Amino acid sequence: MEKKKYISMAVIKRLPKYHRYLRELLRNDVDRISSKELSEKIGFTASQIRQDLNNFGDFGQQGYGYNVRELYKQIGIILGLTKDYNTIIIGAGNLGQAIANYSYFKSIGFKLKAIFDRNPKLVGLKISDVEVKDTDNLEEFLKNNDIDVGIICVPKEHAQGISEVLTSNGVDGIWNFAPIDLKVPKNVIVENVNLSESLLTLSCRMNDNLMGNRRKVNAIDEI
Amino acid sequence: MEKKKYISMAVIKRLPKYHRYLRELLRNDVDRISSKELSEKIGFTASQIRQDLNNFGDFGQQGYGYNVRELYKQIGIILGLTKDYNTIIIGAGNLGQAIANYSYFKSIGFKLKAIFDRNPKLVGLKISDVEVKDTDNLEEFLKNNDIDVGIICVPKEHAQGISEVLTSNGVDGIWNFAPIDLKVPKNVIVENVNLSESLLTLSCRMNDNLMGNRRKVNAIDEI
DNA sequence: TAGATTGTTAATCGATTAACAATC
DNA sequence: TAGATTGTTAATCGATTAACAATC
Repeated sequence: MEKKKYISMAVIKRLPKYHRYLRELLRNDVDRISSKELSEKIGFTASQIRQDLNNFGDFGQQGYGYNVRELYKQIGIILGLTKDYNTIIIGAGNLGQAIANYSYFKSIGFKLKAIFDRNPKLVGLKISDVEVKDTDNLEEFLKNNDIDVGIICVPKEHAQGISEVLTSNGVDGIWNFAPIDLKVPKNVIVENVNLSESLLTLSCRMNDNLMGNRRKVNAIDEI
Repeated sequence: MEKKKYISMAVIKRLPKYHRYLRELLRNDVDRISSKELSEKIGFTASQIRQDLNNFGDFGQQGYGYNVRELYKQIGIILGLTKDYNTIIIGAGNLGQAIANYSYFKSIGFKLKAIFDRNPKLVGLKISDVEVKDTDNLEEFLKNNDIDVGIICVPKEHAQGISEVLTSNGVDGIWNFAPIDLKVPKNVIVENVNLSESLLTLSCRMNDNLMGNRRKVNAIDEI
């Protein structure tokens, strides 16, 4: 007999937040927490917290709550933090450099193996101890190294092409910063960070708010 | 008589994508499009597209479809692109600089008025034609200038403090890159770009996928 | 034991999809 | 007019919340 549970994207998207709040609790030497207390901190309902955590097994104990250290560890495992990912960045512009220097990213197991750029002025530079290579050598590099994740920081015109080079050479995760919807084989995971969309959302919500009705729009004016 | 419609966050989050695909169509001189054709490009169902667009008024025409130029313009208005926002960046590290140099951001009406940083080595530098000022002068600057939006690119320890200075001096939109949930007055709109959460989501989804079951988890092993 | 709090089922809410009459 | 396609209502699906028996 076999029991499988589908984990919905809604739940997956909440896990990093649980992880962050639990780390905070650990840092403050909190040993245990109830769904109710966690609810007050994190802003999800206690009911939702119990539902979410129950997707993964029984972490809690009736009458007691959850053991913070244990729960933090388990969510870390679910998030894949026990694994390392060999990672490269393609595009060494401002954003690529910012990400290369972003230390959290290394701390959770993303090992930066190389950075690529087309610009001859950047090739040869060291960013965060990693040398910038010419994008012409990307395919060869992928064939000789076991790379798991590619971070796409190139202009949108080149993003689809780069993603094809990546996915046809064994990369199965893409962190995509180009404002475009990549077409990839279905076994490849793409996580988008779309700054344009985020900014437009801010603009829309501010506007909406300024109309005096948060999330409300006058479809027809008062007669 | 008055008719009001609440626009759900689910709809708002899709609007930037409509905007992007419509711009693409315009660039390719497409005059009109049906919900069915748009569905094939954008990946939402035709039914959802019609539902979404209908929140804002009747843009379509039976038997014809939607006028691309008109629809693009209207969605631009809903997204607030007809307005300008006086904007400042706080934190001139890698990320702050990347954003300052991000031209799209200017093109949709976010006017960069100043950049602030605590680091004396950065103060006085020009980034994207805008001078970096000392964060000590932030409050005074806000009192003398009508700033709508603050972009927070400081380390998470300082983010809440900065957000309080911003919101108590008239800023009503925050684009927050610090990996923390800001507490703000309820009339203030916060749009988060949480790179840590995005990366953990990637890691989680890859892991999930690697178990052979996309979005499926073995809760109990086969007996 | 009594009190607390989970795990889990049932109820509710909201978002997506289907269907089709209205109409261009 | 006939064909196409919207606008909109109804049906379905999925996610969130409520409730409470199980149990630590």
